[in-house]
Amino acid sequence: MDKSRRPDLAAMLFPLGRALIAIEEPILTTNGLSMWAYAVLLGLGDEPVRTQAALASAIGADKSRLIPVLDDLQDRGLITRRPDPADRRVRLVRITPEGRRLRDRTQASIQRAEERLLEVLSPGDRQAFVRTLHALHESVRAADPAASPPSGD
Amino acid sequence: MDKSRRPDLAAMLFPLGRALIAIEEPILTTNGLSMWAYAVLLGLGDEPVRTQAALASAIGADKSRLIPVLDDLQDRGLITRRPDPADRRVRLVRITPEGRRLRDRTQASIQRAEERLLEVLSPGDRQAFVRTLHALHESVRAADPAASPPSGD
DNA sequence: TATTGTTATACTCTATAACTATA
DNA sequence: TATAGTTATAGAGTATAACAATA
Repeated sequence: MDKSRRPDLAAMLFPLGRALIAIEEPILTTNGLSMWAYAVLLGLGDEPVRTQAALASAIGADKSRLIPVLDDLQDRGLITRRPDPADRRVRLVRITPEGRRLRDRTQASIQRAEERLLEVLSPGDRQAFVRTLHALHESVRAADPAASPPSGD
Repeated sequence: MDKSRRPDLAAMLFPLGRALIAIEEPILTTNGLSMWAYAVLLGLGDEPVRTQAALASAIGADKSRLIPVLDDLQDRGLITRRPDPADRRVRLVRITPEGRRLRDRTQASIQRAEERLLEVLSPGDRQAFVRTLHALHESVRAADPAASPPSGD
């Protein structure tokens, strides 16, 4: 710190990401969700429909990798997947009320854990950090052509 | 943002990490370094010696995965690896002047690229973000028993 | 016997490309 | 023919465990 050199951003971000995964994985397991399944439920938001390819790129996944995840979520009644009457090649994916409940319950649990990780920061620093991280995230997403559409959120 | 729900920390961190990798990978390639090779050069710091196992855990890698990386760096004269006279099971790994030059040159290039990513932030926000990220990184590292020793830095 | 470094192996994750069904 | 979804396959990355040298 006293040297003119600061650690690389990535050198700080990645250990933090690893720590987050370590904290969140047991919570996901408890709720019967894989990381990608959780990402799908988050990615569906409350919007009624979507195509699988758009959903995949929105959460940074390959469309082929999503198939077994969607199969499982559908089997468990957490999402529905029906052909679009207008274009039967397309599947309309939507989250069910039960899926929404599980997602929200899981997210609440995860965010509580995340807050504990942030507890070392002052309330002001914590708020500023989350706000800035959000701004950076938006900026990065806007720069990525393959990212989710800039609709809601 | 207007809803009471904020995005998960991880949901913001990971796309940011992906963007960082996308930015930094071409720079590393230009300098003839893999991500792990770069991590090794950073992990060696300027301290004269270290054991491979400690080096591995310090950068969050498995010791077995480091072997080919060290072999290559050694072949290229960027590090030296000699048996410790005091305990010949141990290899003393140290960065060479040439390795230090390459590392510093690469890091300068990477940090310039990182700064461009941070340019969407005000100078104050940028500084606060880096400072807070550093604090979180230290906190996480202190909590991880397998992490690097709390010696310097 | 315990430990460091090394090698070999198996496993997971991810991306690519062929296949089907609709248009 | 082109596109959405699906399936199958190959590749990279990672972790585990066996091995050799030294203590």
